Amino acid sequence: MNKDVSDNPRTLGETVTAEIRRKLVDGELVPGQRLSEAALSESLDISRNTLREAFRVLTQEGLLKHEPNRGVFVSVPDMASIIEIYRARRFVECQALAQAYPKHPAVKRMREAVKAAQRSAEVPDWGAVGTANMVFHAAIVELADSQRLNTFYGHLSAELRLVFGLLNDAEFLHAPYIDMNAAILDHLEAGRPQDAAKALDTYLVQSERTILAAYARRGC
Amino acid sequence: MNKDVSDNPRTLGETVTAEIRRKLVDGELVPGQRLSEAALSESLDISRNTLREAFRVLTQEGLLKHEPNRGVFVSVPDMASIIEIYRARRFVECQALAQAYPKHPAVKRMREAVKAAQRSAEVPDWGAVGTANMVFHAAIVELADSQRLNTFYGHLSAELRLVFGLLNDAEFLHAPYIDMNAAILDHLEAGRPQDAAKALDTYLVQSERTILAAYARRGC
DNA sequence: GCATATTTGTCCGTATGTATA
DNA sequence: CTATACATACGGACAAATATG
Repeated sequence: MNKDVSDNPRTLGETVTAEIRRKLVDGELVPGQRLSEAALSESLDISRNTLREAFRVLTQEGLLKHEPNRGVFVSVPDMASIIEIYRARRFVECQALAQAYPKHPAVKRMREAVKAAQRSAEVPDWGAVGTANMVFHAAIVELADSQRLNTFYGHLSAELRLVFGLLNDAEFLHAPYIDMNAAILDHLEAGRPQDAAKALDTYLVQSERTILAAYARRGC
Repeated sequence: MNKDVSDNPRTLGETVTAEIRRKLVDGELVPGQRLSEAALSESLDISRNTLREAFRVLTQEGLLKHEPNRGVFVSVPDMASIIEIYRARRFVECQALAQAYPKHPAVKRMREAVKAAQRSAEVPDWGAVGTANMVFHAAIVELADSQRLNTFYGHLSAELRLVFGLLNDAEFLHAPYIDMNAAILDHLEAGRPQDAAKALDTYLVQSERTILAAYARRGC
Protein backbone atom coordinates (compact mmCIF):
# COMPACT_ATOMS: atom_id res chain seq x y z
CA MET A 1 0.00 0.00 0.00
CA ASN A 2 2.69 2.42 0.99
CA LYS A 3 5.53 2.38 -1.52
CA ASP A 4 7.58 4.89 0.42
CA VAL A 5 11.26 4.53 1.05
CA SER A 6 10.39 3.89 4.64
CA ASP A 7 8.84 0.53 3.82
CA ASN A 8 12.31 -0.91 3.65
CA PRO A 9 14.15 1.20 6.16
CA ARG A 10 17.86 1.19 5.65
CA THR A 11 18.77 3.79 8.20
CA LEU A 12 17.73 4.40 11.76
CA GLY A 13 16.14 7.68 10.76
CA GLU A 14 13.85 5.94 8.28
CA THR A 15 12.94 3.28 10.81
CA VAL A 16 12.03 5.92 13.34
CA THR A 17 10.06 7.92 10.78
CA ALA A 18 8.04 4.84 9.90
CA GLU A 19 7.48 4.02 13.56
CA ILE A 20 6.20 7.49 14.42
CA ARG A 21 4.05 7.49 11.29
CA ARG A 22 2.51 4.21 12.41
CA LYS A 23 1.79 5.62 15.84
CA LEU A 24 0.11 8.58 14.20
CA VAL A 25 -2.18 6.66 11.89
CA ASP A 26 -2.92 4.09 14.59
CA GLY A 27 -3.99 6.83 16.96
CA GLU A 28 -1.32 6.20 19.56
CA LEU A 29 -0.35 9.82 19.12
CA VAL A 30 -3.40 12.02 19.09
CA PRO A 31 -3.99 15.32 17.24
CA GLY A 32 -2.85 18.36 19.17
CA GLN A 33 -0.40 16.39 21.25
CA ARG A 34 2.97 17.99 21.63
CA LEU A 35 5.96 15.84 20.76
CA SER A 36 8.82 16.86 22.99
CA GLU A 37 12.19 16.29 21.40
CA ALA A 38 13.81 15.33 24.68
CA ALA A 39 11.05 13.02 25.86
CA LEU A 40 10.42 11.29 22.54
CA SER A 41 14.07 10.85 21.65
CA GLU A 42 14.64 9.24 25.03
CA SER A 43 11.61 6.98 24.81
CA LEU A 44 12.62 5.87 21.30
CA ASP A 45 16.23 5.63 22.41
CA ILE A 46 17.57 7.81 19.64
CA SER A 47 19.37 11.12 19.58
CA ARG A 48 17.55 14.41 19.24
CA ASN A 49 19.17 15.04 15.87
CA THR A 50 17.86 11.83 14.37
CA LEU A 51 14.41 12.55 15.74
CA ARG A 52 14.44 16.02 14.24
CA GLU A 53 15.12 14.56 10.79
CA ALA A 54 12.08 12.33 11.20
CA PHE A 55 10.04 15.34 12.29
CA ARG A 56 10.88 17.20 9.09
CA VAL A 57 9.72 14.31 6.92
CA LEU A 58 6.45 13.81 8.78
CA THR A 59 5.79 17.54 8.79
CA GLN A 60 6.23 17.51 5.03
CA GLU A 61 3.65 14.72 4.86
CA GLY A 62 1.16 16.84 6.78
CA LEU A 63 0.99 14.61 9.83
CA LEU A 64 2.93 16.92 12.11
CA LYS A 65 2.95 20.65 12.52
CA HIS A 66 6.16 22.47 13.22
CA GLU A 67 5.92 25.72 15.15
CA PRO A 68 9.33 27.38 15.23
CA ASN A 69 10.79 27.72 18.69
CA ARG A 70 7.68 26.13 20.16
CA GLY A 71 7.94 22.54 19.06
CA VAL A 72 6.29 19.87 16.98
CA PHE A 73 2.65 18.89 17.40
CA VAL A 74 0.43 16.23 15.90
CA SER A 75 -1.64 17.96 13.22
CA VAL A 76 -5.14 18.88 14.29
CA PRO A 77 -7.38 18.54 11.25
CA ASP A 78 -10.03 21.23 11.40
CA MET A 79 -13.23 21.33 9.38
CA ALA A 80 -11.52 23.27 6.61
CA SER A 81 -8.90 20.52 6.32
CA ILE A 82 -11.54 17.82 6.12
CA ILE A 83 -13.39 19.67 3.41
CA GLU A 84 -10.16 20.26 1.57
CA ILE A 85 -9.04 16.64 1.83
CA TYR A 86 -12.36 15.47 0.45
CA ARG A 87 -12.20 18.01 -2.33
CA ALA A 88 -8.82 16.59 -3.30
CA ARG A 89 -10.09 13.02 -2.94
CA ARG A 90 -13.04 13.64 -5.24
CA PHE A 91 -10.75 15.35 -7.69
CA VAL A 92 -8.25 12.52 -7.80
CA GLU A 93 -10.35 9.43 -7.27
CA CYS A 94 -13.25 10.27 -9.54
CA GLN A 95 -10.96 11.24 -12.37
CA ALA A 96 -8.87 8.09 -11.91
CA LEU A 97 -11.96 5.93 -12.00
CA ALA A 98 -13.61 7.71 -14.91
CA GLN A 99 -10.61 7.16 -17.17
CA ALA A 100 -9.80 3.68 -15.87
CA TYR A 101 -9.09 0.68 -18.00
CA PRO A 102 -11.43 -2.05 -16.65
CA LYS A 103 -8.72 -4.72 -16.86
CA HIS A 104 -6.11 -2.71 -15.02
CA PRO A 105 -4.17 -4.78 -12.46
CA ALA A 106 -5.36 -2.49 -9.66
CA VAL A 107 -8.92 -3.73 -10.25
CA LYS A 108 -7.89 -7.04 -8.77
CA ARG A 109 -6.72 -5.25 -5.64
CA MET A 110 -10.02 -3.40 -5.49
CA ARG A 111 -11.89 -6.70 -5.63
CA GLU A 112 -9.74 -8.19 -2.90
CA ALA A 113 -10.26 -5.14 -0.72
CA VAL A 114 -14.02 -5.43 -1.11
CA LYS A 115 -13.92 -9.07 -0.11
CA ALA A 116 -11.66 -8.32 2.85
CA ALA A 117 -14.04 -5.62 4.03
CA GLN A 118 -17.03 -7.96 3.75
CA ARG A 119 -15.24 -10.67 5.71
CA SER A 120 -14.17 -8.24 8.43
CA ALA A 121 -17.70 -6.87 8.70
CA GLU A 122 -18.96 -10.36 9.57
CA VAL A 123 -16.52 -10.81 12.44
CA PRO A 124 -17.09 -7.85 13.05
CA ASP A 125 -13.78 -6.00 13.05
CA TRP A 126 -14.53 -2.41 12.08
CA GLY A 127 -10.93 -1.36 12.29
CA ALA A 128 -10.07 -3.95 9.63
CA VAL A 129 -13.04 -2.79 7.57
CA GLY A 130 -11.60 0.71 7.67
CA THR A 131 -8.20 -0.52 6.57
CA ALA A 132 -9.69 -2.51 3.69
CA ASN A 133 -11.67 0.55 2.69
CA MET A 134 -8.51 2.63 2.46
CA VAL A 135 -6.83 -0.08 0.39
CA PHE A 136 -9.81 -0.01 -1.96
CA HIS A 137 -9.51 3.71 -2.52
CA ALA A 138 -5.75 3.62 -2.84
CA ALA A 139 -6.27 1.02 -5.58
CA ILE A 140 -8.63 3.41 -7.35
CA VAL A 141 -5.87 5.98 -7.51
CA GLU A 142 -3.48 3.33 -8.81
CA LEU A 143 -5.71 3.09 -11.87
CA ALA A 144 -4.18 6.38 -13.00
CA ASP A 145 -0.73 4.74 -13.23
CA SER A 146 1.14 7.51 -11.52
CA GLN A 147 3.52 6.75 -8.70
CA ARG A 148 3.59 10.40 -7.70
CA LEU A 149 -0.17 10.54 -7.55
CA ASN A 150 -0.18 7.40 -5.41
CA THR A 151 2.24 8.96 -2.96
CA PHE A 152 0.19 12.14 -2.83
CA TYR A 153 -2.93 10.13 -2.14
CA GLY A 154 -1.10 8.23 0.57
CA HIS A 155 -0.52 11.51 2.38
CA LEU A 156 -4.18 12.49 2.05
CA SER A 157 -5.14 9.10 3.35
CA ALA A 158 -2.82 9.33 6.35
CA GLU A 159 -4.20 12.74 7.25
CA LEU A 160 -7.69 11.30 7.07
CA ARG A 161 -6.72 8.62 9.53
CA LEU A 162 -5.87 11.35 11.99
CA VAL A 163 -9.47 12.52 11.61
CA PHE A 164 -10.81 9.01 12.15
CA GLY A 165 -8.75 8.74 15.30
CA LEU A 166 -10.36 11.93 16.47
CA LEU A 167 -13.86 10.52 15.90
CA ASN A 168 -13.27 7.03 17.12
CA ASP A 169 -16.35 5.33 15.75
CA ALA A 170 -15.18 2.92 13.09
CA GLU A 171 -18.45 1.08 12.53
CA PHE A 172 -20.47 4.21 12.00
CA LEU A 173 -17.79 5.59 9.68
CA HIS A 174 -17.12 2.54 7.53
CA ALA A 175 -20.06 0.17 7.65
CA PRO A 176 -22.32 1.98 5.18
CA TYR A 177 -19.67 2.03 2.47
CA ILE A 178 -18.91 -1.65 2.00
CA ASP A 179 -21.79 -2.09 -0.41
CA MET A 180 -21.14 1.18 -2.14
CA ASN A 181 -17.58 0.09 -2.86
CA ALA A 182 -18.87 -3.18 -4.24
CA ALA A 183 -21.29 -1.32 -6.51
CA ILE A 184 -18.54 0.98 -7.75
CA LEU A 185 -16.40 -2.00 -8.57
CA ASP A 186 -19.25 -3.71 -10.40
CA HIS A 187 -19.72 -0.69 -12.61
CA LEU A 188 -16.03 -0.61 -13.41
CA GLU A 189 -15.71 -4.32 -14.18
CA ALA A 190 -18.80 -4.12 -16.37
CA GLY A 191 -17.08 -1.47 -18.47
CA ARG A 192 -19.08 1.49 -17.14
CA PRO A 193 -16.34 3.70 -15.68
CA GLN A 194 -18.52 6.81 -15.92
CA ASP A 195 -21.18 5.20 -13.76
CA ALA A 196 -18.50 4.04 -11.37
CA ALA A 197 -17.15 7.57 -11.09
CA LYS A 198 -20.62 8.92 -10.53
CA ALA A 199 -21.25 6.41 -7.75
CA LEU A 200 -17.89 7.21 -6.21
CA ASP A 201 -18.72 10.91 -6.18
CA THR A 202 -21.94 10.16 -4.36
CA TYR A 203 -20.00 8.00 -1.94
CA LEU A 204 -17.45 10.69 -1.19
CA VAL A 205 -20.02 13.43 -0.74
CA GLN A 206 -21.93 11.27 1.70
CA SER A 207 -18.79 10.20 3.52
CA GLU A 208 -17.64 13.79 3.87
CA ARG A 209 -21.01 14.85 5.23
CA THR A 210 -21.03 12.00 7.75
CA ILE A 211 -17.57 12.82 8.97
CA LEU A 212 -18.21 16.54 9.22
CA ALA A 213 -21.34 15.85 11.24
CA ALA A 214 -19.49 13.51 13.59
CA TYR A 215 -16.71 16.07 13.87
CA ALA A 216 -19.16 18.81 14.79
CA ARG A 217 -20.79 16.61 17.44
CA ARG A 218 -17.44 15.79 18.92
CA GLY A 219 -16.55 19.48 19.10
CA CYS A 220 -19.44 20.22 21.49
CA MET B 1 3.26 30.96 -6.06
CA ASN B 2 4.88 28.72 -3.49
CA LYS B 3 2.86 28.72 -0.30
CA ASP B 4 5.31 26.49 1.51
CA VAL B 5 6.46 27.15 5.02
CA SER B 6 9.80 28.03 3.57
CA ASP B 7 8.48 31.20 1.98
CA ASN B 8 8.70 32.93 5.31
CA PRO B 9 11.62 31.16 6.88
CA ARG B 10 11.67 31.43 10.62
CA THR B 11 14.55 29.09 11.27
CA LEU B 12 17.93 28.62 9.70
CA GLY B 13 16.93 25.17 8.55
CA GLU B 14 14.03 26.57 6.55
CA THR B 15 16.18 29.29 5.08
CA VAL B 16 18.75 26.76 3.98
CA THR B 17 16.09 24.44 2.56
CA ALA B 18 14.69 27.30 0.48
CA GLU B 19 18.16 28.31 -0.65
CA ILE B 20 19.11 24.82 -1.82
CA ARG B 21 15.72 24.44 -3.49
CA ARG B 22 16.36 27.66 -5.37
CA LYS B 23 19.78 26.43 -6.50
CA LEU B 24 18.16 23.23 -7.71
CA VAL B 25 15.40 24.82 -9.77
CA ASP B 26 17.77 27.50 -11.06
CA GLY B 27 20.18 24.87 -12.28
CA GLU B 28 23.06 25.88 -10.05
CA LEU B 29 23.04 22.32 -8.79
CA VAL B 30 22.76 19.89 -11.66
CA PRO B 31 21.12 16.44 -11.77
CA GLY B 32 23.41 13.65 -10.70
CA GLN B 33 25.66 15.95 -8.72
CA ARG B 34 26.63 14.64 -5.35
CA LEU B 35 25.98 16.94 -2.43
CA SER B 36 28.64 16.27 0.16
CA GLU B 37 27.50 17.03 3.67
CA ALA B 38 30.88 18.31 4.73
CA ALA B 39 31.51 20.46 1.68
CA LEU B 40 28.02 21.92 1.40
CA SER B 41 27.62 22.59 5.10
CA GLU B 42 30.90 24.44 5.07
CA SER B 43 30.10 26.45 1.97
CA LEU B 44 26.71 27.41 3.38
CA ASP B 45 28.27 28.00 6.77
CA ILE B 46 25.88 25.75 8.64
CA SER B 47 26.29 22.59 10.64
CA ARG B 48 25.93 19.16 9.11
CA ASN B 49 22.91 18.44 11.29
CA THR B 50 21.00 21.43 9.96
CA LEU B 51 21.93 20.50 6.41
CA ARG B 52 20.74 16.95 6.90
CA GLU B 53 17.32 18.22 7.97
CA ALA B 54 17.12 20.23 4.76
CA PHE B 55 18.18 17.14 2.80
CA ARG B 56 15.25 15.14 4.22
CA VAL B 57 12.73 17.78 3.19
CA LEU B 58 14.08 18.16 -0.34
CA THR B 59 14.29 14.40 -0.75
CA GLN B 60 10.63 14.22 0.21
CA GLU B 61 9.90 16.78 -2.49
CA GLY B 62 11.61 14.60 -5.07
CA LEU B 63 14.42 17.02 -5.84
CA LEU B 64 17.12 15.03 -4.10
CA LYS B 65 17.82 11.34 -3.91
CA HIS B 66 19.06 9.82 -0.71
CA GLU B 67 21.19 6.69 -1.04
CA PRO B 68 21.85 5.31 2.43
CA ASN B 69 25.51 5.31 3.41
CA ARG B 70 26.41 6.76 0.04
CA GLY B 71 25.07 10.27 0.25
CA VAL B 72 22.62 12.67 -1.27
CA PHE B 73 22.46 13.42 -4.97
CA VAL B 74 20.47 15.77 -7.14
CA SER B 75 17.69 13.69 -8.69
CA VAL B 76 18.34 12.59 -12.23
CA PRO B 77 15.01 12.55 -14.03
CA ASP B 78 15.01 9.69 -16.50
CA MET B 79 12.59 9.19 -19.37
CA ALA B 80 10.21 7.25 -17.17
CA SER B 81 10.09 10.16 -14.73
CA ILE B 82 9.36 12.64 -17.48
CA ILE B 83 6.55 10.47 -18.80
CA GLU B 84 5.20 10.05 -15.30
CA ILE B 85 5.36 13.74 -14.49
CA TYR B 86 3.46 14.56 -17.66
CA ARG B 87 0.91 11.89 -16.93
CA ALA B 88 0.29 13.48 -13.56
CA ARG B 89 0.24 16.95 -15.09
CA ARG B 90 -2.39 15.99 -17.65
CA PHE B 91 -4.38 14.30 -14.93
CA VAL B 92 -4.36 17.29 -12.62
CA GLU B 93 -4.33 20.25 -14.97
CA CYS B 94 -6.90 19.07 -17.48
CA GLN B 95 -9.31 18.09 -14.76
CA ALA B 96 -8.81 21.41 -12.96
CA LEU B 97 -9.46 23.32 -16.14
CA ALA B 98 -12.43 21.25 -17.25
CA GLN B 99 -14.30 21.88 -14.02
CA ALA B 100 -13.17 25.48 -13.61
CA TYR B 101 -15.38 28.40 -12.79
CA PRO B 102 -14.53 31.03 -15.47
CA LYS B 103 -14.58 33.88 -12.94
CA HIS B 104 -12.25 32.17 -10.48
CA PRO B 105 -9.61 34.52 -9.04
CA ALA B 106 -6.86 32.33 -10.45
CA VAL B 107 -7.99 33.27 -13.96
CA LYS B 108 -6.61 36.74 -13.38
CA ARG B 109 -3.24 35.22 -12.52
CA MET B 110 -3.40 33.15 -15.69
CA ARG B 111 -4.02 36.30 -17.74
CA GLU B 112 -1.14 38.10 -16.08
CA ALA B 113 1.16 35.15 -16.70
CA VAL B 114 0.25 35.14 -20.38
CA LYS B 115 1.00 38.84 -20.66
CA ALA B 116 4.28 38.43 -18.79
CA ALA B 117 5.31 35.64 -21.12
CA GLN B 118 4.49 37.74 -24.19
CA ARG B 119 6.47 40.69 -22.87
CA SER B 120 9.47 38.51 -22.02
CA ALA B 121 9.37 36.91 -25.46
CA GLU B 122 9.82 40.33 -27.05
CA VAL B 123 12.96 41.14 -25.05
CA PRO B 124 13.68 38.17 -25.51
CA ASP B 125 14.25 36.59 -22.15
CA TRP B 126 13.44 32.92 -22.52
CA GLY B 127 14.20 32.13 -18.92
CA ALA B 128 11.50 34.60 -17.89
CA VAL B 129 9.14 33.11 -20.46
CA GLY B 130 9.67 29.74 -18.84
CA THR B 131 8.95 31.14 -15.39
CA ALA B 132 5.77 32.85 -16.60
CA ASN B 133 4.73 29.60 -18.21
CA MET B 134 5.06 27.75 -14.94
CA VAL B 135 3.05 30.43 -13.15
CA PHE B 136 0.33 30.01 -15.77
CA HIS B 137 0.07 26.30 -15.17
CA ALA B 138 0.24 26.64 -11.41
CA ALA B 139 -2.70 29.01 -11.70
CA ILE B 140 -4.60 26.37 -13.65
CA VAL B 141 -4.22 23.99 -10.73
CA GLU B 142 -5.37 26.71 -8.35
CA LEU B 143 -8.71 26.60 -10.15
CA ALA B 144 -9.39 23.38 -8.26
CA ASP B 145 -9.27 25.24 -4.93
CA SER B 146 -7.15 22.71 -3.13
CA GLN B 147 -4.10 23.82 -1.23
CA ARG B 148 -2.83 20.25 -1.05
CA LEU B 149 -3.17 19.85 -4.79
CA ASN B 150 -1.29 23.12 -5.29
CA THR B 151 1.57 21.90 -3.14
CA PHE B 152 1.66 18.59 -4.99
CA TYR B 153 1.78 20.39 -8.30
CA GLY B 154 4.57 22.60 -6.97
CA HIS B 155 6.66 19.49 -6.46
CA LEU B 156 5.92 18.23 -9.97
CA SER B 157 6.83 21.61 -11.33
CA ALA B 158 10.11 21.74 -9.45
CA GLU B 159 11.07 18.31 -10.72
CA LEU B 160 10.31 19.46 -14.22
CA ARG B 161 12.67 22.36 -13.79
CA LEU B 162 15.43 19.85 -13.12
CA VAL B 163 14.65 18.40 -16.53
CA PHE B 164 14.76 21.82 -18.17
CA GLY B 165 18.12 22.44 -16.57
CA LEU B 166 19.31 19.21 -18.13
CA LEU B 167 18.19 20.30 -21.60
CA ASN B 168 19.24 23.91 -21.42
CA ASP B 169 17.35 25.29 -24.38
CA ALA B 170 14.72 27.62 -22.98
CA GLU B 171 13.60 29.19 -26.25
CA PHE B 172 13.01 25.90 -27.98
CA LEU B 173 11.18 24.57 -24.93
CA HIS B 174 8.92 27.53 -24.15
CA ALA B 175 8.49 29.69 -27.23
CA PRO B 176 5.86 27.55 -28.99
CA TYR B 177 3.55 27.55 -26.01
CA ILE B 178 2.93 31.22 -25.41
CA ASP B 179 0.14 31.33 -27.96
CA MET B 180 -1.26 28.00 -26.86
CA ASN B 181 -1.58 29.29 -23.32
CA ALA B 182 -3.35 32.39 -24.60
CA ALA B 183 -5.78 30.22 -26.57
CA ILE B 184 -6.48 28.05 -23.54
CA LEU B 185 -7.21 31.13 -21.48
CA ASP B 186 -9.51 32.53 -24.17
CA HIS B 187 -11.56 29.34 -24.14
CA LEU B 188 -11.85 29.48 -20.37
CA GLU B 189 -12.82 33.14 -20.19
CA ALA B 190 -15.39 32.60 -22.91
CA GLY B 191 -17.03 29.95 -20.76
CA ARG B 192 -15.79 26.94 -22.73
CA PRO B 193 -13.84 25.02 -20.08
CA GLN B 194 -14.14 21.75 -22.01
CA ASP B 195 -12.47 23.30 -25.05
CA ALA B 196 -9.84 24.79 -22.79
CA ALA B 197 -9.13 21.38 -21.27
CA LYS B 198 -8.95 19.83 -24.70
CA ALA B 199 -6.46 22.45 -25.87
CA LEU B 200 -4.43 21.98 -22.71
CA ASP B 201 -4.27 18.25 -23.30
CA THR B 202 -2.94 18.87 -26.79
CA TYR B 203 -0.43 21.31 -25.33
CA LEU B 204 0.81 18.85 -22.75
CA VAL B 205 1.11 15.97 -25.18
CA GLN B 206 3.12 18.13 -27.55
CA SER B 207 5.27 19.53 -24.76
CA GLU B 208 6.02 16.05 -23.45
CA ARG B 209 6.97 14.84 -26.91
CA THR B 210 9.26 17.82 -27.45
CA ILE B 211 11.00 17.34 -24.15
CA LEU B 212 11.42 13.61 -24.57
CA ALA B 213 12.93 14.18 -28.00
CA ALA B 214 15.34 16.80 -26.64
CA TYR B 215 16.17 14.47 -23.77
CA ALA B 216 16.94 11.63 -26.15
CA ARG B 217 19.18 13.85 -28.27
CA ARG B 218 21.03 14.99 -25.20
CA GLY B 219 21.62 11.38 -24.18
CA CYS B 220 23.71 10.68 -27.28
C1' DG C 1 5.92 43.14 33.90
C1' DC C 2 9.78 40.37 35.66
C1' DA C 3 12.70 36.58 36.79
C1' DT C 4 13.31 31.81 36.11
C1' DA C 5 12.86 27.32 34.11
C1' DT C 6 12.13 24.78 30.09
C1' DT C 7 12.61 23.74 25.31
C1' DT C 8 14.09 24.42 20.84
C1' DG C 9 17.74 25.81 17.47
C1' DT C 10 22.25 25.13 16.27
C1' DC C 11 26.81 23.80 16.59
C1' DC C 12 30.78 20.72 17.53
C1' DG C 13 33.47 16.49 18.43
C1' DT C 14 33.67 11.79 17.87
C1' DA C 15 32.94 6.77 17.31
C1' DT C 16 31.25 3.47 14.08
C1' DG C 17 29.85 1.44 9.90
C1' DT C 18 29.80 1.35 4.90
C1' DA C 19 31.43 2.09 0.25
C1' DT C 20 35.07 2.54 -2.87
C1' DA C 21 39.87 3.63 -4.91
C1' DC D 1 42.86 -6.47 0.89
C1' DT D 2 43.89 -2.34 2.82
C1' DA D 3 43.31 2.31 3.29
C1' DT D 4 40.71 6.24 2.91
C1' DA D 5 36.81 8.99 2.64
C1' DC D 6 32.36 9.63 3.88
C1' DA D 7 27.78 9.05 5.92
C1' DT D 8 25.46 7.62 10.18
C1' DA D 9 24.48 8.46 14.75
C1' DC D 10 25.36 9.92 19.25
C1' DG D 11 26.00 13.16 23.21
C1' DG D 12 27.20 17.45 24.95
C1' DA D 13 27.13 22.35 24.82
C1' DC D 14 25.18 26.94 24.64
C1' DA D 15 22.34 30.73 22.88
C1' DA D 16 17.81 32.21 21.89
C1' DA D 17 13.03 31.86 22.26
C1' DT D 18 9.23 30.59 24.92
C1' DA D 19 6.53 29.17 28.82
C1' DT D 20 5.85 29.47 33.78
C1' DG D 21 5.46 31.20 38.40
